[in-house]
Amino acid sequence: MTTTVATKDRILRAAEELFARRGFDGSSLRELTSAAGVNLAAVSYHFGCKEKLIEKVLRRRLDQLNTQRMAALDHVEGRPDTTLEQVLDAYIRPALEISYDVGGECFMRMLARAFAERDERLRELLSQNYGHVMRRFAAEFARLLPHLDKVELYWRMDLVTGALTLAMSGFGMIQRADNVSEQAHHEQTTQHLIRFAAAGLGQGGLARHTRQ
Amino acid sequence: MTTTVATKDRILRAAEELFARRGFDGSSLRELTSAAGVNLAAVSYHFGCKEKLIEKVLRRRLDQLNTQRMAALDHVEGRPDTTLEQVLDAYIRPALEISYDVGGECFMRMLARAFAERDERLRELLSQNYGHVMRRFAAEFARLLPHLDKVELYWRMDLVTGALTLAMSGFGMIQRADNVSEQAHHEQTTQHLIRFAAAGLGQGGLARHTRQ
DNA sequence: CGTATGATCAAACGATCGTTTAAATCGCTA
DNA sequence: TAGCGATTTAAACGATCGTTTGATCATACG
Repeated sequence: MTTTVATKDRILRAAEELFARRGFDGSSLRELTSAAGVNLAAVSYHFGCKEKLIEKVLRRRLDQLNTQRMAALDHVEGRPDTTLEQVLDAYIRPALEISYDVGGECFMRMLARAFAERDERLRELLSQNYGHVMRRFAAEFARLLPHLDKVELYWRMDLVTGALTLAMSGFGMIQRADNVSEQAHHEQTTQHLIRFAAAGLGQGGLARHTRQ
Repeated sequence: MTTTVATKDRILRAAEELFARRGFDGSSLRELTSAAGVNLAAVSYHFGCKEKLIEKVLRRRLDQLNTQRMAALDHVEGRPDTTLEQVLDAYIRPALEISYDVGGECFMRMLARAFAERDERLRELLSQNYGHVMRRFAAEFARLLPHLDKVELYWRMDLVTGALTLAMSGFGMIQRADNVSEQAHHEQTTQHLIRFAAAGLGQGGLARHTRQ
């Protein structure tokens, strides 16, 4: 039993890393199982087939991401004094935390790649399982940005999400300076992203501005 | 001779479409040549190998994109009355025009994928074709946004580029209403993107604002 | 201890991959 | 029209792919 969990987990970890580096089609089960230190047949045995493994890898992190986003949104949703930056914080911070997690940047690269490839597996998985989260955020953004019509809002959310996903996949250049702690750098990055997203989302309107 | 050109062009066209839909690794030469209506061996004969074909497909559009961006930048670069929106126009409009071209959206999807790509060869191709153009734009942005330090500027340019690339790859793109012409819709989209980019790039500073 | 059960293993399966080969065919000039 | 280089073709190559198989190992229970 404990052996089973160890094998499955080693496969998932190696898959996350390899999929991010080579893509789904570019990763062979032989290279994957070799990196994980397990037998080739272990993937079929524990996950059924390669396609099911891909889904499992995606779903594991997406569940974590959406759970944390919903929890964060719970604290600000519908309140009269909620600011745009607070909602964006609930949207961005959980994603950034995942990207800082072990293997998390691999997942974010995988996600960015799947976005760019318009991967059908991901699109279906996203819309089927996580659509309600995006709708909650959209409703909250709409409440705070009443001057935007629905189409305009959704469009800007797509732009913001695309920018953030690519940013968190690590293609960006920003690096932590030696004189700031890792913790402080994470917080700086979060604030950078929030301000960027707030500017892009709310631009053109009379949106209330934050004090920072 | 004319037969050669026709065959090579049919391969390039089919490749652009298939690569965008299935990815590089997910596209087989058999499916590709079948869609192009040419013999399987034609790829090896005209391009050498699959990798060379990929490079050719990328390079064809990148040359066009960068030529047009440079030409547009020539008209505003270094002038005392240049606005941020004008520079962004030179940056965004050529890309949008390509995305509206036949097969252009496919190329943009390939480009978006290349952003998330870890493959060093693809990244080198991009930096070779993009590098000097991006530096020219960066210098011009820096001139118009003197309150931003270099790191901050590059960071925001990455975010903007990521958002635009994904947007132009058609992921969740805004739809044209029935009562506006295609031409007008393109212009509206261009202005939307420029305003979004300007807000993200210049936010937080005392950047001069456009008259709309 | 004997044996069921789940997990791992080496080996092989058929399918498909990118690439190569050599013959057939085309377009053109002498 | 004969000849020749350029192009296209069908067929095959070896390699690698995802998946399956049946034997072997480990462990828990009567």
